[in-house]
Amino acid sequence: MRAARLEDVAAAAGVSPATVSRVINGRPVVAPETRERVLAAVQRLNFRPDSLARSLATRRTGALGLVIADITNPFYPEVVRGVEQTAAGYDLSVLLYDTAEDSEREAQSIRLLGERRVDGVIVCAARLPEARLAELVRPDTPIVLINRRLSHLPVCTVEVDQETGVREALLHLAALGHRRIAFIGGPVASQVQQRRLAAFRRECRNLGIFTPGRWIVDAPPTIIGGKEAASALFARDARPGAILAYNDLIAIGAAIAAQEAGIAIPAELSIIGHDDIPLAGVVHPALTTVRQPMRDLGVQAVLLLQQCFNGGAPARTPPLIQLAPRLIVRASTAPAQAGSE
Amino acid sequence: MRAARLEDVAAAAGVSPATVSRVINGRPVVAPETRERVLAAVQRLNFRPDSLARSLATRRTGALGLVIADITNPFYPEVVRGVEQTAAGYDLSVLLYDTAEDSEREAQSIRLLGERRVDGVIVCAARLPEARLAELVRPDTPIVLINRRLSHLPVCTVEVDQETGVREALLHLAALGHRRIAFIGGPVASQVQQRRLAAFRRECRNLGIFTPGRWIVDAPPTIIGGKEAASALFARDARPGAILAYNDLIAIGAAIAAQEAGIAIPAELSIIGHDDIPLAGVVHPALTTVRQPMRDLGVQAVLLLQQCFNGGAPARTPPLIQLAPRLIVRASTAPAQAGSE
DNA sequence: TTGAAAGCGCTAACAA
DNA sequence: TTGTTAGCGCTTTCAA
Repeated sequence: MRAARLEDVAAAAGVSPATVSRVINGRPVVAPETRERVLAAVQRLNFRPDSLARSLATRRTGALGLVIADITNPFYPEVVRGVEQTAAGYDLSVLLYDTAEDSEREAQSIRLLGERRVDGVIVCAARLPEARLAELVRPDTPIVLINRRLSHLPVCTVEVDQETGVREALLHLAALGHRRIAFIGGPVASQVQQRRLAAFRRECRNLGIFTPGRWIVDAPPTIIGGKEAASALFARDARPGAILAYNDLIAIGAAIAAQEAGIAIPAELSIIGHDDIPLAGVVHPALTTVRQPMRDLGVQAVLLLQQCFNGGAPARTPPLIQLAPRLIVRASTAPAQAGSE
Repeated sequence: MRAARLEDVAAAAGVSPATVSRVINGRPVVAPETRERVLAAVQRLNFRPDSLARSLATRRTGALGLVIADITNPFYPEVVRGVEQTAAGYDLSVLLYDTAEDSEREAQSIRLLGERRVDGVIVCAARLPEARLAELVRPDTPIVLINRRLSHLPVCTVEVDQETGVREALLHLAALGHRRIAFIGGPVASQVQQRRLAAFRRECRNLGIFTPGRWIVDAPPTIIGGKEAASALFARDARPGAILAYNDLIAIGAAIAAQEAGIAIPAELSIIGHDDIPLAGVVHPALTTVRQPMRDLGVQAVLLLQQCFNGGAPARTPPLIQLAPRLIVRASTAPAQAGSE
């Protein structure tokens, strides 16, 4: 038996399709008695409106596209959770595209999303080239970027104030007496990376800390990446007394490398990460890190999109929401070794 | 300027809408010269077919629903990755619903997904009551369950052979001389939990190992859950020499509890988890665990769905795919303490 | 308060 | 090889 259509309900209730439509959409102009009859028929036939047909008629799909870089990196599930939860509150479903930090998959995602109609798109994938973003969606579909601003297109952004995060991390290290600080960055193309690196350089200068170029490196944002980058760092003659890492995975990798090299943390080496993924509080020693409000990034992105839907058309200068990071001090940082300076 | 429709392209190319449709869908019967003309018009007008209209006409949406229990539990991102990647290969998009292990959100997800048309649904959420699954989708939409069989509805299942996993874990412990083994289970309603627990009991019996009821407990499948359950276990007079945990998060929580109680791992207590989430290899000591082929669960689920699409209608006894787990021995297991028996 | 009818943009018989 | 036409199932004027 095929699924009941609106027309079937109308026939069963002895009214017109238009009236059924009014009832199921909660239009107020229907006579209570008629409404009852329709509702009864809906029940009886187990009628469920076809979202496709509805969308075709209303030009709303009730779906959001969410493009992320790597679902297996614990940063992203938190963002997804924020997006999904908030979207559900507005009766929106989420189409997830995971580019897997891979340009092949990325192109595939873009094509798939581009062919599909969605009410809005949230992009949290640093590698995605700006030119590609335009192809991503129909021109009238609003886009919100997470942790990334765009120079040409007028799109909204939700981001974390990276400069503040880096500054607090460095002030913490400086207060502990550290003056030999290395920076292990992440994906060089990412704006987050660029801002953190620039902030690192600037704040070091402000603090009168000299950082040789060989102490500023970058790595894939994974545990392995951090481990290898840190090993290379330790192999050199002059070893840093502290490391600021692009994310917690790199920081944890660095901690593992230190352990293998017989370097005690935090006694001989302090390490600070970024993100505060759940893992950060669990590893040994627990990681000091610059917490990013990951879930809130997702929440705010949906709220912004929601504004766009409600005619809050992106002005000449579209909204930019900035969230604050917070330094979480745990056990991976300690006073600099006496005489190491 | 509104987006071009198929009709506009037809007019521009001087052909009928049907011909344009044939061209953009790669139907072979179009004259090469006509095709060129149409393609040119498509380019010129920057035409992109409207997926909604197409879906309404073809009754295919090119979308999959994926319901998972908790995206912040590292088990699920791997499943999602497997699903998403494989789906993309078939030009399918993935609608993600995260029930957040919460019945409120679960009901919401079900409603949202139920109103939406998808080509198929994959459910990887143990708590979801069987009765609810029926409401989940239109009756003609194929469903694949991950790690769960159904008694009434004829739905396909992809699962891991839990019995083998538990047996290998216990044989490993037995070979190390352990005879005082506790089991910290997960969500009691989950079939995975039930199967693991039954297997635990059966294998212990086979091995001649007596396990008092107070050594069989359960906990929320989180680090905190494991920590608290283990603490309670340690508070008792007779302490187990080994723990088999429902998942790695619980196992890690138990390890933390042990550490806080001054119990050395693996010297005084061996711990085995389930899953082999990335975290498992990183914590200290690295966790011995029964690896679940998480990504492959997702991959196989999509392949199964794909079969259903191709008329591989679920037979009276719908397909059941079983994947094998594998014991990964790391540093959290060691020979039983002499004299502890 | 309700109904009739014209779409929404595309596909798929069937006919030519 | 191409065109005509009738939907796909719902919404929304407009008129009654």
